[in-house]
Amino acid sequence: MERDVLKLENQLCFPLYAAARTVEKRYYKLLSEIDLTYTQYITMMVLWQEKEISVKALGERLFLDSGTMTPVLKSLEKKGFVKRERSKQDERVVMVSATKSGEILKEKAKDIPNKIAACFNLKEEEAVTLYKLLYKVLDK
Amino acid sequence: MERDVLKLENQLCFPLYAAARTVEKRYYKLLSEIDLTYTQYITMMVLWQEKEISVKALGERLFLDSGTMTPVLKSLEKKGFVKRERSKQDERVVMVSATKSGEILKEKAKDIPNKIAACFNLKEEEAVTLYKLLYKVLDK
DNA sequence: TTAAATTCAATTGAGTTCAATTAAATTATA
DNA sequence: TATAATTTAATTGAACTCAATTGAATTTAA
Repeated sequence: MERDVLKLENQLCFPLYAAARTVEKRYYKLLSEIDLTYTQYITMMVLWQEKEISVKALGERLFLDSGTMTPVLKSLEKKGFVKRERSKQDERVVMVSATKSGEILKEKAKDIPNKIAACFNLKEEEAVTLYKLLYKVLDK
Repeated sequence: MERDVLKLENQLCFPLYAAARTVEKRYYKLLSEIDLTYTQYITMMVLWQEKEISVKALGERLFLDSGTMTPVLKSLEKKGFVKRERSKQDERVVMVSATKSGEILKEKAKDIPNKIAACFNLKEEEAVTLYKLLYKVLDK
């Protein structure tokens, strides 16, 4: 008697998919206070680390392709948080960086990670385990 | 000296978000062979279990709201896999069920879960741990 | 040096997702 | 019973996401 593999409850993909969206929704309220969506937020996080980065490298960091990055970056540019500039050395490349206003945003964002931690409902040790397993899935 | 909390690498949300999309992408090829998207696939999984279910109950099972469910169900209906029918007892309620063609699809789909397991790159024990932690996040 | 291949960003089209609202029906209350 | 509150699905509008394609530029190879 084999168990039914085509059952939502027997699939690992489903809680992964559902948890990702659920957590993103929990972010929503906090992020709307600083006028960012989740995708814009993780984009800014990279730009707070890197002085300047190409669209391609940014997409690789975020596991997103140009069809996603381009509109996100244009939207951030419109809000004044980001500067986009075509590279002089290689005109195919567009370099992205945070503006002054984008840097100031980092200050406003600095409490968000701690507030979010509460949304996970995990002990520190469990969070570490989850973190490692997720990166293992990503590494493939 | 506090570590920088606003770093992608220090966030649990990010690998969760990235892994979910990555796994969904790995499904893509397999699912396209049976003409389903991922969302349509998990919808069908519920309908393969339940004879009949309301849109609301379906959405609750999948953690999706009616704004998502309605177009997904209409698309499945168009493909002939699903029947939508307003309840006689309460006209606010729409009941959904798999058609004959939708049932046949289950046969074609039965190999997918095993093929997908390989995409996770986790040992059985790790997969179980991940599964439990994700449901803990979902429970909130 | 020309032609082919590659790289990169942008665009397009289809689908997903959610918050907020609307419309219709039922249920509860005065 | 009439009114208000609730429930439910659908709609709307904005944003995200990806596969596939396009167009421009650079790099490689003949």
